[in-house]
Amino acid sequence: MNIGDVSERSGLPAKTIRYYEDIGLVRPSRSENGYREFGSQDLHKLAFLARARSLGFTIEECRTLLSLYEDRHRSSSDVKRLAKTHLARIDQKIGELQALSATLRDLVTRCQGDDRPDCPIMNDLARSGTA
Amino acid sequence: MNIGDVSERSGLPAKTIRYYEDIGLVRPSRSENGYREFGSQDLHKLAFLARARSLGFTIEECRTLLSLYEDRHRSSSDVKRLAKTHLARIDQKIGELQALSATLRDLVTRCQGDDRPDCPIMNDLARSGTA
DNA sequence: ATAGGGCTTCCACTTACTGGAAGGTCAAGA
DNA sequence: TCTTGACCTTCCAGTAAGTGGAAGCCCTAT
Repeated sequence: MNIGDVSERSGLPAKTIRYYEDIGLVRPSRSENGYREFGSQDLHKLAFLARARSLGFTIEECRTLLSLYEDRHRSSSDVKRLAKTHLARIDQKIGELQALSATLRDLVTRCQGDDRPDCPIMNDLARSGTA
Repeated sequence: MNIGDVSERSGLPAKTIRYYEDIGLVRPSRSENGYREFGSQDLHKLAFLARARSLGFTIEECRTLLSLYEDRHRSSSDVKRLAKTHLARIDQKIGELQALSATLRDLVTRCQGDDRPDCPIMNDLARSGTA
């Protein structure tokens, strides 16, 4: 398969696949004409990566996940630990964003939004104290 | 005030303040020795920026907010629109992360986390279909 | 005089790609 | 056969918003 095929089948842009080769996540062979030649193993790997990335794992985590994936003697505890760490990070981020959202929602609600300059949002931004 | 002073008072790292000067958010004057010289106006701006950034506004949004801040004839509706857009972006992000969190939580719950290789997380990542 | 801390500039690095330029390859149609 | 267009190749640069570090002034206190 050429890069266009695996791109379509994996859902990853060709650019991204080349990038993944650059950083050593996949190692397609080359045809005589210099084109990358992907086997079904490669396609599988790329689909794996696409899914892992869509779940928000970083590239480095994907690298680890891939190596666990290819390790017949892996322990599921290793996989679980990685996923739990990632989950905690996501939940932390959600919490931060929810706090931001609440603050902003309050400010937006209180702002009249008319042609006068007076504005609680500006007042908040300009306040001297910390928060 | 030297950069160290405004750094401490605004809560922004000196490096960040220099960066803000680079991109034209502040324009401190210079002392004879070449040191940046910040006035209280500058400090105020930097505190404003620190607060706006902590609320998650992008640098470009901060630039707009600053210009609105300095515009005596601004309409609060302009400020409100900006904040609403930003809020929508945040809420969208929260939604995405919550979906991720739910999926991951489910997978993590179902994974035994022992020394055997069998693992629902891996199965999910390796599944062929899309989702 | 020298040691320290603060200041300066400049360059590189971060994440995970993405866009674009310049050019080789291949299959199909005129 | 030539050409056109869709592929493919590499390489360079840019994204957001800083951060880290090196090399080298400046200033104050001992």
